[in-house]
Order: sequence, then C-alpha cells, then structure tokens
Amino acid sequence: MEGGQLQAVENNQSLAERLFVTLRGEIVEGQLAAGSKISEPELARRFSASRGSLREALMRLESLGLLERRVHVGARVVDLTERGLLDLYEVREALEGMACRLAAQNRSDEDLTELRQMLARHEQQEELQAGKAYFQPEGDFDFHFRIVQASKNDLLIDTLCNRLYYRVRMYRYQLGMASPRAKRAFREHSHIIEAIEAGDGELAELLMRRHIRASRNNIEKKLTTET
Amino acid sequence: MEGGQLQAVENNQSLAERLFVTLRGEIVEGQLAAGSKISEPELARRFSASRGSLREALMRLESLGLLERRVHVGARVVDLTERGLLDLYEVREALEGMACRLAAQNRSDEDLTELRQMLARHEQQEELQAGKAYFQPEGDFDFHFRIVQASKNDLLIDTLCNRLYYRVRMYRYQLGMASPRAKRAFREHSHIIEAIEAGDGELAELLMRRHIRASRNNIEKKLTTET
DNA sequence: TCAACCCAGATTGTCGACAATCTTTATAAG
DNA sequence: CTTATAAAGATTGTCGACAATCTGGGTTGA
Repeated sequence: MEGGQLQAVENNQSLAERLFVTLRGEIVEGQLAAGSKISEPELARRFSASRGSLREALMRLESLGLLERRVHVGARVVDLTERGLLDLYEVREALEGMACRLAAQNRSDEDLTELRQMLARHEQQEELQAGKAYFQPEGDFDFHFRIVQASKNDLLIDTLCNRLYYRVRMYRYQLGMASPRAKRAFREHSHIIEAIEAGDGELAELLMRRHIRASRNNIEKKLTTET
Repeated sequence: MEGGQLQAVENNQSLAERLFVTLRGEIVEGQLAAGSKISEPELARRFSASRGSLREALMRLESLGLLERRVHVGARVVDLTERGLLDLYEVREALEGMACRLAAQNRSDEDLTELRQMLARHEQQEELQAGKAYFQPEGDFDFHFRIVQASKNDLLIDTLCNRLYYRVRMYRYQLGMASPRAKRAFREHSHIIEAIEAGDGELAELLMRRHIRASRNNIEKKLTTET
C-alpha cells in the first residue's frame, strides 16, 4: 500500500476530482481489490487529504457503481460476479445497439472519417501481430466509444461513456475477459461502419447487437463450462 | 421560498439522505425551478443543516442528472429542453425494450400476477373516468416500473428505476407531457403483458419499443408544430 | 457450553471556520 | 461612451474537531 501519487490529470481541477480519478483507476485495475473495505481515515492519510475531500470522491465512485456505501458502515469496492458481467452485456447490447441506429442517422462526415481511420489502424495492428491471438482491448473500446459519440444523444453518451465504461474496463482487467478473435471482430466492426455510412440505422443496430451478444454468449459458455 | 420541512422518509437514515430525497422531489415538481442557480448557504440555512451535509445531497442529485455542478461556480438545476426529452425517449426505448425481452425470459409467477392485477386496476380507473381523456400518469409509471423489475437484471433496474425515472417525472410534471390516449395505452400494455406471459421476448421487446416510440413521435410532432 | 448483554475502540456522520476562486461593481484610461 | 483594470463582496473548496453509531471482544448468567 504505497503513498499515493495523485495523477496530474488537469492541474486546475479540484482535489476531490483528482482523488476521484486516481481511485477510479485503482479500482478498475484492481489495486484496490474488488470486494475490499474502504477505510476513510487510511485513504485520507495516504493522499494527505482531508476526509471531507476523500468522501466527495467516494460518493462519485458510488454513483459510478464502482463502490457501495452503507450508512454508518462504510464503503466497499463492488465485487465482480459472473451475473454482473452478463447483466452488463445485456445493457450494453440495448444501449450500443441504439447508439448505432442513431449514429447512422446523425453522424457527421467527420465522425465517419474518424471511424474509418480507426478501423484502418486496427487492421494494421492486426496484421503486424497476427500470431498474438488477441486484439488490443483498448482499440476495441475506442471503437465502441467513438460510435456512441456519433449518436449525438447526450444522455446516451453520458450513460455509456461516463457511467458504464469504467465498469466494463474493470471486468476486462480483472476477469481477463475473453477477447473475441481479432479477425472476426474486425470484420464485424467493418460491417457496422458500412451500415452507418449507408444511413441504415436498422441494420447498424442489428449488427451491433449481434456483435455484443456474440461476446456475451462466448463468455457465458466459458463460465458455465469452467465452473 | 418556505422554511423547508424535511420529509420523514425513513427516520433512521442520514441527514444528507433526507436532504437528497426532499430536494429531489422539489426539483422534479419544479419548486426548485429548472435552470435556476443553487445557493449552498441559502439552502443550508433553510434546512438548518450544515453546508457539508447539503453538499453531499447536491452531489447525489448531480449523479442523478438533476443538477449540474461546475468547480468554483456552483450548482444549477438542469434545464428542460426538447432535445433532452427526445433523447430520454430514445434511451428508454432501448432499455425498456430490453427489459421486456428479459422479463419474458426471467419473470416469476408473482411478477406476472402483479402485472395482471395492475392492468385490471387501470382498466377500472379508465372506465370510471372515461371522459377525463387522460390516464393516471403515475399508473403508467408503475406499469413500466414493474416490468423493469421483472427483468431481474440489477444493472438495468438501477439504471431505469433509480437514475432515469426522476428525470422522466421531471419532464412530465413541468412540460406537462402529452399522455397517450388511455384506451390505446391500455391495449398496448395488455399486449405487452401477453407477450411476456407467453415467454416471447422478441415480441415483448418489439411491442414495448413501438409503444415508447409512438409516444416520442407524438411529442415530436407536437413540439415541431407548436414552435 | 452457549446465549445474551454490555463496554471499549474505531469508524462514520455532522458541523463551523478558514483559504482559494469567481463575480460584480466601481474606477480610470483611451 | 466604451473598454480595461482593480478592488470588494460573496461563493465554493478544504480542513480539523466533535458527536452519533457500528463492530468486536469480554463478561455474566442460565
């Protein structure tokens, strides 16, 4: 348990905000173990901050669903369950499907060119490390992320990119989720972009939902056979 | 601006929690006007609470999307825009559609009987006040609410019932949304329940999405003709 | 031996005060 | 008269201390 370095982030923000960002990272990457209890005094000492500022950060983490607080008992990091992971996939299927439908309607030309560039980069990476058998996970995130932004629905963007995003990353880091085969994921992404370019929202939604559901089924199968 | 009565809620909760619930109600019903600035010292005095406790309540409200805070500037109640209302419908279409699909799979027998009872009550009410031309809005909420709970997906339930729910109510109260015709809404609800009972998730999702999209289109048309 | 009760220690909730920052108003220069 | 500058006032962010509550261990009684 090191003396904590606060990330610089943006220097002009509030202390509570920096604490929030730092702790969020530690929870996602598992340095603050899933299921473990949070001691306010201890964490406050570790960052040389007051309990008040720390508490503000904790409450933001709670609203992200990264920890649970109970009155007069304290905060615990959420624990990762198979059920929670599968639930998350179902919500993503619904929301990202809708995001694709809307992106096909509302995308700007700039959105489209950026998506195409991103896809090209992924293809290069894939060819370079063809043997490596898995996709850059961050690249996959970026792709989904970028599509959501093209939907132009602020509530949808906030829900997916600010609220569910970190939960997804937490599962990826700590349950080391099966990443779909690079080749197949690449082709699916490619088809989704084509549907978006063609303005076919119905197809774009269908493809994205199938894409996400395939991942979910993959995980579900792996979990039921392993346990 | 009255001296504020804190709702009893549950007496054994924290002060910040009670402040949160009270303020949430005032924002939803418009007593704290949309778009208006929040003065921490003023509100704290009004409830005879410290600024610290009040700030905790404000932060929870922020995470509900009911107010926006900017560093060193303060909090404002969100303002209601047509765009925001339409965005909200799109997110609900995606999430409640998925909730219906899952409810068809995962509902308990108890869920189903409660839904049927609820529908029966609505039919009675409707016959009683047939001329009144509009549905009890709370009844409609309850119906959607109850379906979501039958989905058994905790993340979905939390997102819809704890996060989006109050935003929906806020728009209903303050923009006095067009409530769909009672007769038609009732029939649509009835068909949705039948699909859920039959375990036909695909149909249930389709019907719910159509149901919500019809409301959205109704609003959209009304807004574009009025302005 | 086991259960209920009680006490001590620690943790969380709440408060008031101080420091940093923003907004507004008044002033002065162009 | 307009614009820029600067001081004053108010608001927000941060802190440390006190009160209310929970947790764990020990004691007492059946």
